[in-house]
Amino acid sequence: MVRSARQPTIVDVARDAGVAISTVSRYLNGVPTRRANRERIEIAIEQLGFRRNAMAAAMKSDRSHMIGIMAPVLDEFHSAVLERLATRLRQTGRVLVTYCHGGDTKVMHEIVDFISTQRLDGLFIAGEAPLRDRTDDLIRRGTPVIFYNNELRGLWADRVLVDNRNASRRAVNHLLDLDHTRIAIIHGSLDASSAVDRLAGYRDALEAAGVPVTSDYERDGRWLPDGGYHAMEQLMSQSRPPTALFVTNYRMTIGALAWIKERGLSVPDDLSLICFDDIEAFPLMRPAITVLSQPVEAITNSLAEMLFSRLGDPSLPPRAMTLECSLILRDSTQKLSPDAER
Amino acid sequence: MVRSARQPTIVDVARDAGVAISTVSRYLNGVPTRRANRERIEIAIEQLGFRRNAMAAAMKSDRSHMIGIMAPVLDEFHSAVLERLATRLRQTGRVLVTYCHGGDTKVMHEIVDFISTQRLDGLFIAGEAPLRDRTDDLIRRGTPVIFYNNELRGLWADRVLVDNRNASRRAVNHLLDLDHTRIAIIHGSLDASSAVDRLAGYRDALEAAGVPVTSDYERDGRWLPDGGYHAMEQLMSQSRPPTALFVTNYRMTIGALAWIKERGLSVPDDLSLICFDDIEAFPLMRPAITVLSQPVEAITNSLAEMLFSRLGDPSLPPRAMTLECSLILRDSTQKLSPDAER
DNA sequence: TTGTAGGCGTTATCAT
DNA sequence: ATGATAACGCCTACAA
Repeated sequence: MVRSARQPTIVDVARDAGVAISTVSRYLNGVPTRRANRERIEIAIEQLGFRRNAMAAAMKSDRSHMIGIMAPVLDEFHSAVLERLATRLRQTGRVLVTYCHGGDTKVMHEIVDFISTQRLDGLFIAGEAPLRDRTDDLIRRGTPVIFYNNELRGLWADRVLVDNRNASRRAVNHLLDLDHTRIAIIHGSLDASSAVDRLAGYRDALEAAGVPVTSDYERDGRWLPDGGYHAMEQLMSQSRPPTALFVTNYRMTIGALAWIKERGLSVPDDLSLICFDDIEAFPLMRPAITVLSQPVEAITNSLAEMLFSRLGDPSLPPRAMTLECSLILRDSTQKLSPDAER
Repeated sequence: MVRSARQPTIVDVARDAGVAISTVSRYLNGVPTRRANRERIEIAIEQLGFRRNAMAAAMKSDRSHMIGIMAPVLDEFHSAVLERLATRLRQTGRVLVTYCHGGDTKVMHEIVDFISTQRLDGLFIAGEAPLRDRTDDLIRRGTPVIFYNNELRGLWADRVLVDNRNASRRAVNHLLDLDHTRIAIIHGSLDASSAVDRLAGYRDALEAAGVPVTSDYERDGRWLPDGGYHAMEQLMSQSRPPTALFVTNYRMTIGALAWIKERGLSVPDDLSLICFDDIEAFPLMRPAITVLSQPVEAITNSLAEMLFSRLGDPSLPPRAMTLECSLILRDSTQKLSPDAER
């Protein structure tokens, strides 16, 4: 099973079919062709087992039909986006190339360098602060870049985001409605706009309700399970621990739940919990977790549409699309019991 | 921000640096170059913002440095594999292209056709029965294909698998050790070797223990949450429902748990549960779910190594690598209570 | 070590 | 609608 000597080319097809190379090329690209020729070409292709070489076509036409996506990790959110994008793009004859940087700045830079070598037709990026400069370079070179999840403020580029601030406000308002006032937040790394916005929404809600905002109730969980776990430890060891908790992604929630389980705390009796992102397992937990769910489907569709329209007209001014999250009430939040120390 | 007129090429660099094109090419490929030339080339590259065009290089050298991966969906398992592979491949200057078929035969075929156009250097495939013929064609064309997750029996190709049969045997033995005899299985679609093997391991264990194997306790959940849910419904509505349950992937487990939650059944009091695949949330459920965990890291490493060695020597005979799963005991299984109807 | 020239498989531009 | 032919950007003999 040795690599076959050479794959048949369009030249072989032309010769076999007794037509010109350009006729074959046109046939392959769907340009109308005289019927007799078309049939002979089809036979030749079939016999030779010819498959057009996408790379040669790409080189000539300066369109690789490859789209990249760059994410820190493939967690449930990013892989859901990835799966849908891959499917959608394939339907348009494009291919999705995946890059993961694991949050490492050096790797991010390497990847951008790598990418500019690749001549992708477009790129989706989950925005990360260290990406600002390099990305700018990519864009200037002419690669359409579309950001999602986080925006790089001030960067003149397309983006699809959720209204993190408003969603967080709603989550915290829900807790306030249940009479909680000692509400803590475990937020992500503040170099991400989504972390900043979610924190801002949390503060908005407290301020609007006249509840004092204090750093005692704000902890950075760096988006990671481990960070969520440690944040819990610190939050709950205070003299006046929170009675309610807002965790701004699902991975930190995993960590927080691990801590809760370890200490035998009861949710929602001891602590009301609400978190950002919904995953399949959350409705099945005891208690089922109340969440802010991101509209993954809509995000993906918007990303795809935005890409297509930019591919169609590169001179379009950058557009921002903002989508709303939905608050899904389940069993992890409850009214503050009246006898709780206020 | 219009697409720049033209990207600088190796020719521009050569002109600017005052050296020959081939000198630049050699420099780019790490061939020793006279120092003075090297410096001038570096300056020219810097000034022009030159980036070598990977596609032109690929076409010339007949190596695209692109590796594909084809999976039905990006669930926790496949996306974990994907993430690690993408990282590992990037370290060797390669790129990972993702294809998802959602289990649709027609789409699978389209993708294989699509792929043979792409001139990938290699391809990882989560084996699926309908892929047999088309894949064979790809392999014969010279694309190294490495299967994982499911094997296509009789296909002469590399593969990395886990010992599904043995793992399942251990899971069921664990239940038998706890005195269960009415042990049910929810298995995946039997056109997948992993489903067949897991079912076989289940039967092995029962037979070895002298427990009768009955189709009353075997249900097909088609790998899906929904399938798990309905399988539960059927299994538990029997006159002698099982006292223990083995679910052969995590998605069907999700469905089974949904049914359990809905009916207010208690695990492990009413039903012991063990399942294939571990996910972040399982240790946090109440009860924490006992699982067979797949060695994702080892699987990925093996896939990568197998690819590299095949790239190095295409004439190598196909190899199969089989890895063991680990049984992680948590709280979802317990000894059958003596008063339970036997 | 360096330069020259031909070719990889396609598309695009011309006439025809 | 078709055919001949010049690119596309890079690599690689081969000769210097």
